Amino acid sequence: MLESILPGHAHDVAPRLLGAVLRVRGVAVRLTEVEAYGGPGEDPGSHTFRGKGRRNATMFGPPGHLYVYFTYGMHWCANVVCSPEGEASGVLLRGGEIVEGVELARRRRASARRDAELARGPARLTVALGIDGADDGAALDGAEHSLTLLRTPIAGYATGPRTGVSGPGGDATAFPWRFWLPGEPSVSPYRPHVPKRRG
DNA sequence: GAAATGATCGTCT
DNA sequence: GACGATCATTTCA
Repeated sequence: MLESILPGHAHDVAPRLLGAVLRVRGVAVRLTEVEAYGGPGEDPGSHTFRGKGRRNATMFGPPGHLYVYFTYGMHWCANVVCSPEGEASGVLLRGGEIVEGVELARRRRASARRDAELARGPARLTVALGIDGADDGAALDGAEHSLTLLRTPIAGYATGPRTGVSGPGGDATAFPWRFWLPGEPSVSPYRPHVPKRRG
């Protein structure tokens, strides 16, 4: 299943993940929004741009695994490692619709007003699914984690600049590697990158 | 609706 | 020591 699209460059794999279902310990999302991130020296917006480090080691491993990282001192975000071992490109899971385990997801995301907000945004998605640092490196064909592709690729999708990414000169448009399903309420709003000011 | 703001810490410089 | 692949809340229109 997964091996039909992996390994491959994140940029090619990303649109194939739209509509796919990620299931983690009883809660499942149908992905509606993803972003691709390139490898070392290729994509300044990618965690792997400056090579292998402690945090991004999973990205340099084999494809078909989860790369989970902690950011802003409080949020977890999840990626699917796409490229062959050593190339380190991946797809950030930014949003989706809960299609299984909605009750549990609602409990984890108590502040969500509508179900569409349960997994609208990368950090919200990990909370809804119960993903944290312990899931970093998990294979996506296991009992606790699985990724099921559509039989046929999605008919149409949209592309655009990545959210919250600053390239050289703050240019998020250099790599328009954000992919989403138009009209889906679980797609997160676009937010340009804003440098944090000191206090 | 849109915009501003504080929270909070691991990682890299 | 600075800052980030963010979110919830508050404030204003």
